[in-house]
Amino acid sequence: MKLTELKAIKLAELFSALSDASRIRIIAQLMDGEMSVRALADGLGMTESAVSHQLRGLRQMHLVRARKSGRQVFYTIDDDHVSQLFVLGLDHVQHG
Amino acid sequence: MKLTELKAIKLAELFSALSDASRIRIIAQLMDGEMSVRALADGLGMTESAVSHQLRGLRQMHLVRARKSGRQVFYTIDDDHVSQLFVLGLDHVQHG
DNA sequence: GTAATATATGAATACTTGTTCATATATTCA
DNA sequence: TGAATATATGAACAAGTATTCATATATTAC
Repeated sequence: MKLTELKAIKLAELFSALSDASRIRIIAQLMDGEMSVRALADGLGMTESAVSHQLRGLRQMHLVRARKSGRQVFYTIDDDHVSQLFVLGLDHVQHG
Repeated sequence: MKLTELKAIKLAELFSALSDASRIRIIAQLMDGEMSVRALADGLGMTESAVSHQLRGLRQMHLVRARKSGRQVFYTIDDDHVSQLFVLGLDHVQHG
């Protein structure tokens, strides 16, 4: 399969965004619906700062989307591709 | 979604294996069928050593499989999950 | 306005990782 | 057996990254 270097890099960046256990756990939490940064941090036992840093990367790769409401920011999975990647990966880990 | 720490780590490791442009290009090449290490290296403009190192990681994550024939080793995509992950990711990068 | 809360961000540090170079193992051929 | 070829691997260095801490921005309540 032909793949330009640029697309290879983009694809690698996408998977990079999913290549950390903290980010995986953030996404796992978001599979159930939107959550605030604090709720995520509490649920994961991470500092808000660490979560916020990770969310930034996930946002930049369009894996999550932010919705601001008052002084809170609620995050959700950006689109269905992301859930599909997550589930497919989980499948590979569990049965593959 | 509940996810044990171990599974989060495993999942992150899986995506980590796909999180480098060189490895992505290796897999892209293998999408067309099996190839020797040298053929991969030539096709990608990488040294055999670098390719071999990367293949080792891909093997350990069960993303590729090795078949030895004489003094050559031919690699293929390990199973269908891998192609699916690849295509789904490419889809997200291109249209998403 | 000030205080308090929620999130974001920059810098620093510790950790991880990809490549190169040198060397080792395995296989074929003479 | 010895030479040549294909691949693998260990060590070392450079480049990238996740977290922490301190600080900044934004919003609400008073």
